[in-house]
Amino acid sequence: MTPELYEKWNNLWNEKKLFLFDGKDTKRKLFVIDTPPPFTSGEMHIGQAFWVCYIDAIARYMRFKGFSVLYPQGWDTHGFPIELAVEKLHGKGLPRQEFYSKCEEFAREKLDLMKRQMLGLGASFDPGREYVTMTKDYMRRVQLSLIIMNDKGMLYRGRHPVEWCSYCGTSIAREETVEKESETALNYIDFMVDGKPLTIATTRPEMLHACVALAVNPKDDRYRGLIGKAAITPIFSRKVTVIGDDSVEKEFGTGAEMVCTFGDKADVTMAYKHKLETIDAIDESGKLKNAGKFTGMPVKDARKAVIAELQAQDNLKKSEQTRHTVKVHDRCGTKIELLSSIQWFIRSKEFAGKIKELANDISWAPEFARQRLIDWSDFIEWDWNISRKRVFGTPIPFWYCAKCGHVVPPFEEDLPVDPAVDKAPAKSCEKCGSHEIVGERDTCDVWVDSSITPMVVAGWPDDMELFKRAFPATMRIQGLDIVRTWAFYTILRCWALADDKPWRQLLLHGMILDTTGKEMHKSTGNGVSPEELMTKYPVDAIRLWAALSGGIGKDKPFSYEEINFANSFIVKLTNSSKFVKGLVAGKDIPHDAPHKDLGAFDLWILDRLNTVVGEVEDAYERMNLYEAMTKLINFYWHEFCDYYIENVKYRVYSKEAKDQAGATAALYTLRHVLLSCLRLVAPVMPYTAEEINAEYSQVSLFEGGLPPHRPREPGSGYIINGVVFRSAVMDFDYTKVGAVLNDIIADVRKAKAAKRISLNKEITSINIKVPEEYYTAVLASKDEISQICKSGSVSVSKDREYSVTVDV
RNA sequence: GGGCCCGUGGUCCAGUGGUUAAGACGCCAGCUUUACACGCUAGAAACAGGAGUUCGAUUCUCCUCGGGCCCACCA
Repeated sequence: MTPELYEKWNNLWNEKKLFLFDGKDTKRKLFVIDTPPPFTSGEMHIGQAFWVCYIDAIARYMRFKGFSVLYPQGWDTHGFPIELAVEKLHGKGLPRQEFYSKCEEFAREKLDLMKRQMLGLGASFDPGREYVTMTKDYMRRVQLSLIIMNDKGMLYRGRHPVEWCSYCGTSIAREETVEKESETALNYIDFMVDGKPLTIATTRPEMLHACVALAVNPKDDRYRGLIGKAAITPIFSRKVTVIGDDSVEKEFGTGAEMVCTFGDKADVTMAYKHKLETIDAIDESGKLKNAGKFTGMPVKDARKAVIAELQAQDNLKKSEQTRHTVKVHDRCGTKIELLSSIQWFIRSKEFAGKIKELANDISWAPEFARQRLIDWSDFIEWDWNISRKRVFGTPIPFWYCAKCGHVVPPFEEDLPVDPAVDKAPAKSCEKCGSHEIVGERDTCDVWVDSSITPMVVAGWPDDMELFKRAFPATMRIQGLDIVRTWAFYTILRCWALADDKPWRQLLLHGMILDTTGKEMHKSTGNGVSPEELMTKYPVDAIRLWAALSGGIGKDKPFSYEEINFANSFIVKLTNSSKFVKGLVAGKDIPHDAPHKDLGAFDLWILDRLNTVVGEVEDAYERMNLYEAMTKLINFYWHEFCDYYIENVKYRVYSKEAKDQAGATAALYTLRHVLLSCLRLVAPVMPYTAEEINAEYSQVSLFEGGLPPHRPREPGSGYIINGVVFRSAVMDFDYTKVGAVLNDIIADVRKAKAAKRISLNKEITSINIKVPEEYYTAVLASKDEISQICKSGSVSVSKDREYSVTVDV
């Protein structure tokens, strides 16, 4: 299919406004889809191509079913990676406004690129329903959502240890960290307890100044007696207490450790648990604080200096190399420090129960994904830190009193605001009267932006009429890998704002891995780019590949063999349709089935079609595109093409007048099966289906619906070649008769193959023995068998065992 | 250490308390058959291992082994 054809059908669909959502249409039932807004930092990747194809097929199917489908597409534009990219392009140090504009420009450029690529895959989202997180309109909604949450007391500003990246100069959330293994020294240091030395082991001697306790395991006989006693820190000579804590492992180091604020998270936990005092150890630029003569030293330098000092004082017993993992910032690779600072938080820990409740009210596919969210909810330790010391983000829309910390929200009509530059909405603090009202300079974590998408797509807060109908969304599709972030935060925020679950159904997809089953990474260069696939394969082949990529929620290696297979089905469909078209062209074929002229094979394939329509629809209903397409392909290729078409060729080629009724019946059936199958594949392969359909109809496939599926009526009797059968008498139906007849033909083919003669070759006779119940039906189809198998004579007799013999 | 998922022909991937365990890629043997050799016909080839529940297990339970993901810890 040429690019012009894609253009042609896209234009037609656009002209007819087939994919636009009409919010005023209250007659049809709504189907609302919440799709992931891709992060606009580069090209579309294969995983995105996968879900775009997948969800688009579902959207098209639902339109077929008569739903009014609200299928928008958004773009997640804010974020640190774009700031990094812009810094790379334009250097550091641009003024805030200019820097923001450059980021905007960059994001817009990538957004346009990705949108082109998505549309290139045939995505049928409604362009009028697009949202972009960096627009004023979107930020207004985000800010409003925060004001509401603040009013509800779900937002607070507080001092709290946060994971901090000193390179980026910002706090980050737990999910922005990755683990990295590295080599470091484990140092054995002496503390004095009761005038005797107690050796502890630490990898962070530079934290010594913030040491607030020593900890040992209370079950450790060596140290049990020391619990509660005072210890003196070396260098700083601070008096600290020895505490007992189960988290201390007897086997590690010496079995004794120092507790600092905040060396690592275990320290924080212990500090809370044992109500220890805290000492700010490190400042925001990664330099030591409150550390006497070491104050102001970067961590690395301080480590050396402290070690040197300990050595000088003969307090360093030994130092051994060890491997350990540290948390680093996923964007820049800098080691994360914990430090206490003033941040904005959304209360989440206390709502874990509510989130679990909502999660149980949502249907999850696959079901096991629900457990991931529940596990995560159970593990929340801290509230959600939403402030980022970045520029390219939605400003946190608050001012606060520098004296008492009272939060001053903006007026709703002023949104969006940027408190970093805008004038405060109040001159003085209503709580303490202070005139020092300060605008917040921090921006929001990007998940704050994206955690209200189901509300935004439903029109919140402007079109509340629509919102009432379109929220909760019918479904969201998203990656299994971001359940604990996007899904979690969306459930939390939508519940806080709208008091409901965000969607009725969640469809979680896995990752597309490389051909060897490993994750695709830019650094390893094992990626497969959709752009490249699109130059090699028709769009429909990529879409069919996505549909055939196995069960939902499973990771799947990418495979060229599979996309080749998808492509070969498109070729098969195209070729077979050409064949049918060539036969029916210029013929007068009835619109309705010519019942009295239908032969056993016609009835068989029509019966099978009826069954397959039901099965495929059922699979679509369950969003199981794999099953839908597998069933359809097997039917179309191996039953319709390989058997039916071959079986009726002799009829449609016949020039004799007496055969014309049978020929017409066959042509009717050929056309009917083809056109029905087109409707079944159209959601997945819209271009191919539309192109073929256009040869028969002026009306777009997407203006119509699915082919009708009629439940079979038992006991109504059957007519084959003028012979009437009743199912009450014989336990069979068209499908069973067809299967027997096809078996006979297959056996003749086998016999020919065994004798190494061409299938086309005339043979003398076929002798068929069939059990009683099939005798009449087979006998009635004698002539057809003879013609199809090119046999001089066919004899049919009853026997207990079925058998076919052939005389050449 | 905790949790979750998965082990089906050489490869990928369906499926089921009773099936001749589907299909695709690959392989082997044939076939110019008036749509298609990106085709057609035929063929070889699989339920990780063990125990249990059951009349019957590939399917349910447990264990072992193997693979993956997530979380926690790593002073």
